This record gives sequence, structure tokens and C-alpha cells, in this order.
Amino acid sequence: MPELAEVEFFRKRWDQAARGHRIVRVLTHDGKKLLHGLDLAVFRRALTGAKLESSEARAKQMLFRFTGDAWLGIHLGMSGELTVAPAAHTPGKHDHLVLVTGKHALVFTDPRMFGRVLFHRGESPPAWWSKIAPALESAEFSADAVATFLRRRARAPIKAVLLMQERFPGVGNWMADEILWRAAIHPARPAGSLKQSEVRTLWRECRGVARRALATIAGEGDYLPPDLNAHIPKSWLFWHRWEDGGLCPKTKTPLRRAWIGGRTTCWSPARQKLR
DNA sequence: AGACATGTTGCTCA
DNA sequence: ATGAGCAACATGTC
Repeated sequence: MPELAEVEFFRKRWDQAARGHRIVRVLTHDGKKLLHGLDLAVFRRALTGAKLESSEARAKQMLFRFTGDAWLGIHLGMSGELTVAPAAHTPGKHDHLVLVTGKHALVFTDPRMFGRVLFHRGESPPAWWSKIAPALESAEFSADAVATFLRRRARAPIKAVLLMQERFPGVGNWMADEILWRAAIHPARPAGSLKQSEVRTLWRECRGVARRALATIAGEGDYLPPDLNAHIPKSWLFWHRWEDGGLCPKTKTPLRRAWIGGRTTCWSPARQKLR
């Protein structure tokens, strides 16, 4: 599920419920996979009694800062979610980490178990956090940087290139398709075959999709929409990409789906031409 | 039953 | 050395 804006949604949900509150109990389950590499005893001891100070989302990762120089990193993988339950919550089969405060249980649930929990101790954020590529909305994510990257990945389909987190942090399967659809670029085009003007359009749509998707969630202060995708514009490809017989919202012609760049890809043949 | 899933990594081959 | 393509990971759903 989680791409850029969804990750922000889940971060905000935990943050709202627990910022300024102490963790009184830490429950873990299945230390082999999601909690791999974690010293569970140290982890529990560090977080028990610690207060959530702040949190941030970048790309598809989240970082929660606790008192005592304790940092909790979470990646939601393919099917991870962060939920908030009453403090008495009994962990279900796929609840791998539960942080209990006086009021709430913060639950990390992930049936497919591709997610990841990281723990770090120190005054500054962990190295892996600082290494995340500059956000799509940042000045460092420039048209030139995109052009340079595309030149280096010249033979790969542009769809595959958009999924590369080292340049397009937070872009996942649906965002990549949305960006290409809006930019009117066929997903199978080799990255190196894009004209200068197309690269610029692509760059602009990367920012546009990120900004609009985030605006739906990051809105005023602590506001959090009740439904994850409720605010995604009705005009977007997003709402049609999985429908059988789905129509392009712009041209009203049939959409197509195929395996491109290692993922199922949806595009509008009327808008997005090969060559 | 079988195909497939909004992610990442690590392997192979060129 | 670098880039491209793909299986693997684990489980649920249609």
C-alpha cells in the first residue's frame, strides 16, 4: 500500500495519538523478520518509559523520536499499516509491534511482512535516515538532476526508473503510473529516449503528484482525513487503474495494463505513445 | 486452483 | 565497474 502520502498519513496517525505521551509497554512479535537485527531486550528497555517527542516521514520511511536519544524507524513494506487502538488492544496475528501509552495502543500491522523496524540510539538521526534522497518537493530535486539520472539509466524503461528510490524517493507503483499518465509518456519508453521537453514535463508532474497527494493529508495542522485515499482527486488515473475495462479519465478511451519495468503498469494508449 | 498484490534486495548476466 | 532484469521474500484475496 504505502507510498509517499500514505506513509505520511500513517505517521501522522501515530503522532497525533501519542506525541508528548509516554510509552508504558512494548509488545513485539516475530523478531525474525520485521524486527530482524533488533536487540529486543535493549529495544524494549529503551522505549518503555520514553516519551514520543516528534516524528517525520521521508520517502517511504518514518522516524519517531523518543526521549533518551531513542529513534524508531519504520518501513511499511508492501502491506504495512500503522493503526491506533485502545490501550487494552490484544495483538492480532499480524501485529508485529505494539507501543502502549496511557490511552492508546500504537499498532504496526503487516500481513505480508515485507516491512521493517529499525532502532537507533544517539543524539542525531541514524545514518540511513540522512541518506534518503532529496524529496520531490525540494529544490535539490531539480529538472537537471532528473535529466542526469535518466541519461545514466538510458536503456531502462522510464517506468522502472521512476521506481528508483535513490532519485524518486517515495514514488511507488501507482504514483509512477500517475506521473507518466499526466506527462503523457508511455511507460515502456527507454529513459534515454525522452526529449528535453518531456524530461521537464516528467519532472514537473513528479512534483505535482507528490504535492497534491501530500496536500490531501498534510493539510492544516493536525487534521487527518478519515480515509487514506478519500482526498485523492477524482480526476486521477488512481481511481481507474485496477478496474477491468477501465477508461482513461482524460480521453475516455480504454486503459491498458501490462508488465513493464518489473511491475504491473497501467496506461492510456491514446495519451501515452511508444516513440 | 492459480494469478496477483501500492516494495526492496540480491543475484546473474551483459 | 555499472546497469538491466528477475526471482525471492510471506501471506492474503479475488
